[in-house]
Amino acid sequence: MKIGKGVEWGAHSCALLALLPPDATLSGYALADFLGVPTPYLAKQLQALSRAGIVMAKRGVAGGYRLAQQPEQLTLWDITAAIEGTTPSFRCTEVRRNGPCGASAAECKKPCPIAAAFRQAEARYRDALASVILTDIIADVASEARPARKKRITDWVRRNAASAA
Amino acid sequence: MKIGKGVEWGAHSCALLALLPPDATLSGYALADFLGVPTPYLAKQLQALSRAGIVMAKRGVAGGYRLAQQPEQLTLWDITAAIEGTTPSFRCTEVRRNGPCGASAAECKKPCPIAAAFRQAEARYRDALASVILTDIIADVASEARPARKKRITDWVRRNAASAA
DNA sequence: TAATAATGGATAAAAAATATCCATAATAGA
DNA sequence: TCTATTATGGATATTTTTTATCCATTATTA
Repeated sequence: MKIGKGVEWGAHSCALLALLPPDATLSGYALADFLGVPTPYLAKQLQALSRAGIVMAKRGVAGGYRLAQQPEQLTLWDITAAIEGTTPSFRCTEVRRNGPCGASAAECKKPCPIAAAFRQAEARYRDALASVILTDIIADVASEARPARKKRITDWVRRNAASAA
Repeated sequence: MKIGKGVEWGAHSCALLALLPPDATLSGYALADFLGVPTPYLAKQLQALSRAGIVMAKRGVAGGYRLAQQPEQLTLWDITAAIEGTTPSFRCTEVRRNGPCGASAAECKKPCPIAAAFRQAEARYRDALASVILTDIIADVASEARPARKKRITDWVRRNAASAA
């Protein structure tokens, strides 16, 4: 069971975008530079966030990305779902239909108990991620406990953000 | 996020082995036949279960596999962990160390809040699977509600099991 | 000794994740 | 209107993981 690194990048991107002044944007290049990850591949993840309505993309000169939602509304599950998709991790191949004692279709009306258990487990996983809002994440970075780092970041954002007319 | 099909096969294998009379075994070939899956690849999954102490393997004539634990003691998490391993699905690459505002080692003493959230979520996932015992799974197959199927299966097991001397 | 059955290692094929590139479309400013 | 800029979507390449097979070895029983 593995989660692609796009999710990590997407979460960090959203955390950074949350620090932007209203109506300002950061370009895909600037985000990739800040995170230290390959630009074109991060662009793919940002596209997914854009399609999901998590970030707003603006093309052209002084374009870029900004959050499309309030940080209190945006959960870690939203970001994960947008980038990883929502297909269940456990893929039931209906093994019980196979072999010399294979069950008939009628005998398989109820879902396989193994698949049902995994569905439950994934629901708990999803619930846990959905209980984490972006604010919880940026609290760490923007915390007053680390004023030096906070200043470095907000300064960088100010220098690299593009402002709408 | 994906789970290999070995987990599904392993769970079904354990469920079937739970129906064996005491001290009887089923060979890898018989199990693969029953489940309708490729024998050599299932063998790999059974090896993992054997190494984890979930099933007992006996070589040689009249050898095969049987459960090494009581069905009430064995959880779906045990089987999943044995076959998929226990490496976390979210791999934190410490993105915060990167880029023009990369954090120093000292600033990263606390785990990244994103990674921490995923660790929590995985713990909930694990808890959910650990709350399902093998008995819950075989209840479906062996249920009195499906006497015809139950008889087919127990008859097949009787025909294909090898008994210890 | 012969037959049987799991083990571990090596290897191969298929699928998915990771990563890049480019042509196109949209936007702002000159 | 022209140009520079920036995101988009598609195509493609590379690497890693998953899936699968095979074989020589070891253990066991009759």
